Amino acid sequence: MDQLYMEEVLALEALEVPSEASPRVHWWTGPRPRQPSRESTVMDSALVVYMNCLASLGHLISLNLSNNSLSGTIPGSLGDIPMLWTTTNADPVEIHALAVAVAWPGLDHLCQEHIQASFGDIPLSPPTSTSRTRIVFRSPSLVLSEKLMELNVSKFSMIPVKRSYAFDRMDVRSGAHYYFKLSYPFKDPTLPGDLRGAHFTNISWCKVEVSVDSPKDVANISTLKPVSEIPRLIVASISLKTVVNQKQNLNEIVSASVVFCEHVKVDPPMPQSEWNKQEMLEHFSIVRKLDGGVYPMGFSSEVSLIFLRFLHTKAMRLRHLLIDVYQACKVPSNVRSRVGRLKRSQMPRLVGGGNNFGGGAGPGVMSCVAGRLLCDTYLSSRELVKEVSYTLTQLSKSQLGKERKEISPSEIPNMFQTSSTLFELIQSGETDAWLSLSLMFHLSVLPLTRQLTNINGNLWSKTLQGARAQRVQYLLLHEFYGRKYIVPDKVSGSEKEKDNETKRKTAQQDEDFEPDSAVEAKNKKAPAYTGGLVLEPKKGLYNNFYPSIIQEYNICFTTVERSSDGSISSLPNADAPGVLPQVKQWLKKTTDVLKYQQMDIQQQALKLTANSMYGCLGFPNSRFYAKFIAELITSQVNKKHKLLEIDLDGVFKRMLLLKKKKYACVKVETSADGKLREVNKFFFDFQDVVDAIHDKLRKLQDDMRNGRIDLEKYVITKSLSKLPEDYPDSKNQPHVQVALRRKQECHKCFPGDTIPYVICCQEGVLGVPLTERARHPDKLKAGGGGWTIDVDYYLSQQIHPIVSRLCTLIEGTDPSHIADCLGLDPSKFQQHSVSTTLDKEDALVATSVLDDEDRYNRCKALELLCSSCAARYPFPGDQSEDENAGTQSLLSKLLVCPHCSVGQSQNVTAPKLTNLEPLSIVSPLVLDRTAEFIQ
DNA sequence: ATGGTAGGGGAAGGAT
DNA sequence: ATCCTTCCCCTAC
Repeated sequence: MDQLYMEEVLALEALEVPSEASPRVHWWTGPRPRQPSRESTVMDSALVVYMNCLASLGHLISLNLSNNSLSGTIPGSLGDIPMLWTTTNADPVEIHALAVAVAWPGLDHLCQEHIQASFGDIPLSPPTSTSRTRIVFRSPSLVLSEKLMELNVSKFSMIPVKRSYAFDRMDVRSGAHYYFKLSYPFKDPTLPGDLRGAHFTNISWCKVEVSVDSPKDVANISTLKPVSEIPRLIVASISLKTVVNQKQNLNEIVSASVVFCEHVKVDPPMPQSEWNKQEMLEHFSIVRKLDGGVYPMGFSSEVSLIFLRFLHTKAMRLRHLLIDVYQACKVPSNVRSRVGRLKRSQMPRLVGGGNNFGGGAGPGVMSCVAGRLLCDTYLSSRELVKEVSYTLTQLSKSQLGKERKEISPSEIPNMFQTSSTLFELIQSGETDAWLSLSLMFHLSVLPLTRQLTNINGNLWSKTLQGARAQRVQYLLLHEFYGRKYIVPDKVSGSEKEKDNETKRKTAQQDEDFEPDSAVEAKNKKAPAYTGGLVLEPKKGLYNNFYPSIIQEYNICFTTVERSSDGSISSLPNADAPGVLPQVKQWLKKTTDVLKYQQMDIQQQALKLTANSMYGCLGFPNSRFYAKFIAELITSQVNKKHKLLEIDLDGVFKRMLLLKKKKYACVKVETSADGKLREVNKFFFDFQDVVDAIHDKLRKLQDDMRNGRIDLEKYVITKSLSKLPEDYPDSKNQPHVQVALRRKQECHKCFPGDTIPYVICCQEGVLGVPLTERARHPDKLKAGGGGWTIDVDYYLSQQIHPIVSRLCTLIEGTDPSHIADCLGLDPSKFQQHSVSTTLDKEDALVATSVLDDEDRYNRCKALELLCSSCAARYPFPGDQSEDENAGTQSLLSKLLVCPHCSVGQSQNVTAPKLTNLEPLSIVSPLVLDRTAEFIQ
């Protein structure tokens, strides 16, 4: 059985070597290598160190040390300069720059400069046209050899290679240069990080984790053994039920249900009809007694039946997994080493993966399932679909169209009382496992993550865990490695901190230190760079609106020059085709349905990758952190903003723009049959829509007051960004209050969870703050204890403001009218419509709805009269991009007369600027334009 | 520990 | 009472 087990694992792991287009190896480049730990079983790995040869000649010398005499060239700005070298067998090497003097008399100086640049402090005797220039130096390789000997490195190899560099270390030159690639056994001591000699610096570490001689030896599995099909997987979906042990305040598992499915195809995706069949699925559950309890009457026979099925199942292998899961929660010391498949002396810490978003499995749990893929459908769903809440109940409903019956955790102990309720509990467990499994198939999690893994060249299990920054990191590592670049070092967390600390210290000494560390810790850290500018929309209703498409720039580490002074870099002009368009091409060409599905998955995977690429450039913990590129991207987009109207996915038939990032639209999509269909329809027909709106609102009010509206419709959801206890001002947050109350009732709450609540009131009780009137919908379902839905709150706070905003542009209605329809006091909503005439009111609304350009385009430009030379000149307007400049200094800068260059006195300026606005409001032209907008 | 910033909107609480 | 700032969440890109 062990063998079978291993084969399965091998098949799984073989899959992790990306196939098809680009065979890749997993070069794990870790932190500075340490001594191998005792538990490590690294056998034949090597350290590879790139030494930055300050002399590009170095490699030639090291290659030809055995020769006595040879020729070479020094690359120079006027072409390569030939040199004649003679060497003796012993170091130091002598170089005679004979040919230089002979062939290019007069260029000695140039040559000398070059040599000095290359060799630094090497003493040069002044060249003359007759005598030979004699350079004596010790080759970097020999110096390095000595250092290695000192460090007791037993054996090593050193090969000169050409590598490029394009990252953030300023002491490593950009572009292609020669380096020594030094390899030595892993068991030997680590080279000091600051190792350097006269002609070299230590620049990069890699640890090779694979025990092969060269990554080039690793081939695509299909080239070794032709496989017609990707191996099939066995998928086990597990659902656990837990109770809270009050004494120890721990969750204890009381039952586990498993649904498993053999022969799962990864690619192409499997439709439900293919996997949801008797011969594909097996299921079983195990249940234990509660502490101090017994099984209910009549249950033991059922239990043994279930166990019989369990034991007779073909897939005994699953038992291991099950033991893992069980042990993962409650571990007697004698079975520790059976947890997972790694030999270990200590129980791993089985904490969740941090407090973020339900976390998923932490490192301890992952080590228990090492070698198996762990697909957390919660995490997958978070990544792949947009939902308001990611509970299994919600996902089942929205994604699968299945209702899931929830069992409150407090009920679980009671369900052990009778055999029928206990059976119900078990059934619910198996249903949950099945739902999870369905979800995995429905979202094509396996095909999609496999594609992502192939694209990025990381480990499949990591893809399943999320780790989006790591995916981008691996993608870039492979790309740059393939192009013979030296990749940036991986800096461990502690090293980074140390780095930051020293930086902070020096910053404190040098300049007036900003206490930004304290600010950073407290607030959500301030943005590190300026993002994209969002333009004010031209508000109104648009028909047949076609968005322009965002322009793509060819921006890359390799094409963008680093700027040392922190200014924005300039745009590249080289071009290399992007990956995404290429795949879209493939997709277009593919007609065959099956192939289309596969390509569609691949396309989705590429989209996911492309979307997160930009984000990772601005992520300080990313190995490829490149603020200067992220900045460049946003700055360029801002500069060209005149060309960008809006960036939306899709074509819109009709669209209502209200504010920045606030719009409603009728979106048109091409469906599979090639026809256009409308989705996300918002109805804005202005002809007779006003009455319809009013009628609808009146009916809505009636329904609400008479309890004809589903409780579901009142539910407000908000998610937790941290643990409910961690909120400093929890009393101000309704959802936090609800979460805290729920937690007392044994419900689990984690950051990222969505908390649903409704706003309630008590008969005759007024003045209770909003936050204390929030209740979980389940509470109301269960009776509510005198609390009922606060209909007035929903009418006045949730419906009225929103409807009023949407109707700003619709003639024939206004906030007070809407309030009337909702049964609210219209006078309370009239403040905004107090005005003398209807026309003026409209003008006010309409003007505020236009952007500056339209608003003022019929106004005469402001003319200024120079108080010094009496010349008239137009007010230049604010063209400054520096928003930090104070208004005063800005104005004085702008108000300099072009004729005599004398600044105007400041007290003239303010009233003239504010005069602009009233002028524009009374302009009849603006009114006309407004009318056009509405029609 | 493990993409980003810009922006809207709700609610509370302090300053005026 | 009425701003204004602050925090939080959510969403668009």
